[in-house]
Amino acid sequence: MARDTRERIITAAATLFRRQGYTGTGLQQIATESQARVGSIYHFFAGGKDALTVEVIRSGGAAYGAMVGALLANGPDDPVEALGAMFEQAAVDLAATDYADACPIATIALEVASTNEPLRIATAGAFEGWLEGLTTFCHQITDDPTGARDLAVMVLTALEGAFILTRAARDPEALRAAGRSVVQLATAVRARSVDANGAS
Amino acid sequence: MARDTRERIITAAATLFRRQGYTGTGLQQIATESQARVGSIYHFFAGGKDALTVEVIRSGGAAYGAMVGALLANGPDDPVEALGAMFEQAAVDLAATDYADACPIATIALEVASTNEPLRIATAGAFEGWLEGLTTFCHQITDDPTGARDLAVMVLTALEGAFILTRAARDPEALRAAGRSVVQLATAVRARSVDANGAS
DNA sequence: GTCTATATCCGGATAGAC
DNA sequence: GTCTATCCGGATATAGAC
Repeated sequence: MARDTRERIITAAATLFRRQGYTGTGLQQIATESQARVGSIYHFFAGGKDALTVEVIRSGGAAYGAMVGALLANGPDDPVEALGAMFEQAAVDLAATDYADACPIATIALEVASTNEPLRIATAGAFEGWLEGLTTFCHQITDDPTGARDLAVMVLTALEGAFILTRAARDPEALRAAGRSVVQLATAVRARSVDANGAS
Repeated sequence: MARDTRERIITAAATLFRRQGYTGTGLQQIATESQARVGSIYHFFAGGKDALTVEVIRSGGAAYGAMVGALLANGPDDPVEALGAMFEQAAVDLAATDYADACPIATIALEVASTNEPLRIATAGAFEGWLEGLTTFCHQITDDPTGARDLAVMVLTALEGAFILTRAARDPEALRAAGRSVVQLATAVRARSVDANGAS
C-alpha cells in the first residue's frame, strides 16, 4: 500500500495541475482526490509541494513523451502523414476530455517560469526530452540535422500553441489547422532535402 | 485621480498576471503594486477579482494585437519577411525582459480554461481578435481565404508555443527556430498561391 | 472615492500520537 | 506509514468611517 499511496498522490496531482494549474491546486485537494492525508504527502515528499511537483513534471513528461513516440511509431508509414495523424489524434482526445487533458506540463511551465527556478528547470528538461525524441523522428523527413531540429521545434511549438487556442475556444479547429500547416511544412522540408541529395 | 487609480490597478494586475499567473497573484499584491487599497479595487470592479481580470484580458488583448499589427505594418515590405522579423523581435524582447514579458494572456488562458467560464470566454475572444488581424495580414501572402486563416493560426500557435519553450529554457532559440519555420511555410504557401493563379 | 478593519476561509507546513 | 491537530500567513470579500 505504501507504494500505491505515493503513486496515487502523483497521479491525482498530475490531473489537478493539468486542469487547474500549479498555484490553483492545493495540497488538501490533492490529498482528498488521492484518498490520502496531507501528512502522507509530506511523508513521501519531504520537500513539500515543490518536491511533489518536480516528480509530477518528471514522470508526466516521460509518460507523455512515450505516448507521443508510440503514436508516431504506430501511425501511418509515411512520417509526414504520421505527424498529421498525431495532431488529429490530439484534437479528438482533447474534445473527448471536455478540453481538459492537453499538455500535462504547459500550464505549470508558464506559471513557474519567472517565479520558481527549480520547477522552471524541471519543465525545461521535459520539453528538451520531447524535442530530442521528435528530432530523431524528423530525421526520417530530412537528413539535415539543423532542419530536423527546426522541424521538431515547430511541431512542438505548434502543438503547444494549438492546445492553448483549442482549450480557450473549446473548438479543435486550431489543432486541425496547425496539423495541416505542419504537414505542409514537413512536405516542403522533405522536398528540399530530396532536392539537395538529388531526386530519386 | 479617479481614472488614474483604475488604470494603475489594471496595469499592475496585467504585469503580475503575466509573470505569476492568475491564481498566483493576490489582490493584496495588486493593490500594493498599484499604490492603491484593496477597497479601491472593489470600488472600481464591483465583481471582484474576476471582473478585474476580464478587463485585464480585454484591454491587454487589444493592446497586444495593436502592437503586433504595428510591428507587421512597419516591418519589411515583404510580408513573409515581416513575419520573420516579428519572431526575431519577440526573441529580443523576451530576452531583454528576463524572459518574463511574453504573451499577456496565455498563462491566464491555460489556468482558467477548465475552471472559470467567464474568463475562458474572455481569453477566447482575445485570441480570435488576434487571429482576425493576422488573417487579414496573411491575405497579402495568399489569396485563398482558408489558406490565409490556416497560416494565421500557424503563426499564432507557433508564437504561443515558442513563448512557452523560450521562457522555460530561458533561451530564445525556440522562438528563432519557430520564426525560421514560419518563414519557410509562408514561402511555400505563397508559391502555391502564385502557382494557382498562374505565375507572373 | 479612499482607507481601515475585519470576517471567513484556505494555503503550505509541522509535531507528535498511534 | 498513517492520521489528527494545529500554527501562521495570505486569500477573497465586505462593512462602514471619513
